[in-house]
Amino acid sequence: MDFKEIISEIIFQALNNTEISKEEIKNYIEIPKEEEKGDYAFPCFRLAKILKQAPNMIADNLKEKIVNSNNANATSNEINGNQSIIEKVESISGYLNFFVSKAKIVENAIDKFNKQKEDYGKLDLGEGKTILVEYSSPNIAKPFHIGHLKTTIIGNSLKNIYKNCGFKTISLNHLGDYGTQFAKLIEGYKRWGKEYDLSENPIDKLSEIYKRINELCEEDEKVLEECRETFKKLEEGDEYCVNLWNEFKDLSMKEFERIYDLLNVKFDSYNGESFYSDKMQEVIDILNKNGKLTDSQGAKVVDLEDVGIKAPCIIQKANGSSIYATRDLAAILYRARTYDFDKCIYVVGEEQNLHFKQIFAVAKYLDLDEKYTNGLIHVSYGMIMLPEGKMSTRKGNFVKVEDLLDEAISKSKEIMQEKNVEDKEKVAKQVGIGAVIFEDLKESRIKNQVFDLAEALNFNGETGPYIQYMTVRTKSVLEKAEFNPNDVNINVNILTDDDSIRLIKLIEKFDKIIINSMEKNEPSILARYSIDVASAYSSFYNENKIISDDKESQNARCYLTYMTKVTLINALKLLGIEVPDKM
RNA sequence: GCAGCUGUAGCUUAACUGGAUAGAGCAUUCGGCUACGAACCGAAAGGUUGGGGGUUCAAGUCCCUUCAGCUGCACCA
Repeated sequence: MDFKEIISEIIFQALNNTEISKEEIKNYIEIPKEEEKGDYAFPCFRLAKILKQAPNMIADNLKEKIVNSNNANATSNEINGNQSIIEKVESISGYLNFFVSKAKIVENAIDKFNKQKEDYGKLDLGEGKTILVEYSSPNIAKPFHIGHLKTTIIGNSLKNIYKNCGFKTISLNHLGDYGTQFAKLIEGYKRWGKEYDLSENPIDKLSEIYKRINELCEEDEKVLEECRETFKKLEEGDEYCVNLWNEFKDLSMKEFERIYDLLNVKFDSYNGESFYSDKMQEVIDILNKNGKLTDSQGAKVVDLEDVGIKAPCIIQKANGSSIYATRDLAAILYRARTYDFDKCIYVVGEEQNLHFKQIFAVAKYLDLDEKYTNGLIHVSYGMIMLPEGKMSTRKGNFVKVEDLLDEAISKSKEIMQEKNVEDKEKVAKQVGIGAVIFEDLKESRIKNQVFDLAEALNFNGETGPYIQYMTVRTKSVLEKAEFNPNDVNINVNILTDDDSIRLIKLIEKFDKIIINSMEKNEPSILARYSIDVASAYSSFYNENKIISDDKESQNARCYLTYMTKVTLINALKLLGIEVPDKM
């Protein structure tokens, strides 16, 4: 049942004006911020010009017409249509406010829920379409620090959301395993490799080497030039370089896998930059053929001034070696052919805005179908900084993700000591990691963030553990009540108090929230929604006795508890957060 | 210099295509565990939405301008 549809029909009939369509009316209908103002509101301001009347007059007139047409007793505010869905209409300062029967709201929400039950929130809008999500993409031989956390967590959640909406999703980890940065490491290892024992904490040692070689490069331009040459060698298949490259890559992957396991993040492909090393010539050929490549200071570039981008895109460096833009373009070609994607989403920081603008523009010159070039989306997010400033691997100031997760887990373990929980180890992990994940998802992507350990380890208020806690509570209530989800004989009138209605209305709009966060590629919308549901349940729980001798009321309230449980579990699943049985 | 993003309570932030009294959490103060879990609930206090113009019946939201912070602007990714 679509209340908005019903209301727009009522208004449309009462207006009886050909200039305004029913759809238009439906679009104008809002949900008032304050509950006392009703369930739906129609602002009459827009009609003022058409009807040449003051908004409050329009609202008054409409109200009269609506009440009259539905009730012989014109003085009453009540509307007694057959279905008695709309109980009351009010005209307040230019708004026409509608009050829907609470029992109908409850009934409607329960019907909607019952169609899906445990699958509540699953959608099929993406059927037959494929979405690629590129995220995480850490650099080999560099520490996985908290700067990589956002892309990993947001990307994972977006993948879950798209999958939930019926899309075929493929998650891509575009490993940073190539380029001059890598050659620098090889050069450093050549110089000082013997000083380090890579059998323990290899990444720490490699990043130490990386730091040293960078310092040397800054001092001595010649060393930097050597590194560029070394990269050229690597690209040409030099055995020594390739072997080292493989060794470093293996060491890194082991460390990354540990973190991905903890976060429960999985990838369908780890094809990193190096994977495209033999696929770049085609990009250059096509651009050449289309007359898009020009020489500039020895390098080959694509000029983008025509499309409003002042900086040209470098495709080939002066020494003939490749650059990341070329590899990204080769990846677009490859992905279009391999996956036939409808959308390809890049979850990468906002500092790369220009880069993606450039490669998306150049991609249009690759003779690809518009379906692909229009499906490229850069989902950017703000920077993470430390209180003392920007993080830098080169300078060695950063917080490792593993350390953060360890701290979160040990803190939740501490709290767990006082609780009667069976598998404390496992639950501590779920809660600690849930806290870290939620912390990264609850705010709009675009905001910069100063990393605050205390905030990341906070388990009270608007946090992951709070939502987990409420979900666990729904579980234990249902367990204690020996609830049977198949007993759907519910007296809806028991659930018409303010707290129940608030909760039910939230649960009812779960699908709209999912769609909204998908369309905006913004998991924070879903994260905040989860807080709202959890918090509404908490109020409901405190105000109502759920388990009682009155079986009818126990049934109804348990059913609402059950709906809450499923909604929360499914919402958290989309965010990538697990729910323990007890905590 | 040019371009982009951000600016809302002490701190972190929300606000559907512009809509009614700008909504939360943390911190602070107060109240609540012999009903189903207090990682909880309730209440108080806290705001010139960075400043100034403009458009509109209506601006945190749109336009202009200005200030502050961040980011990017050729061989790193």
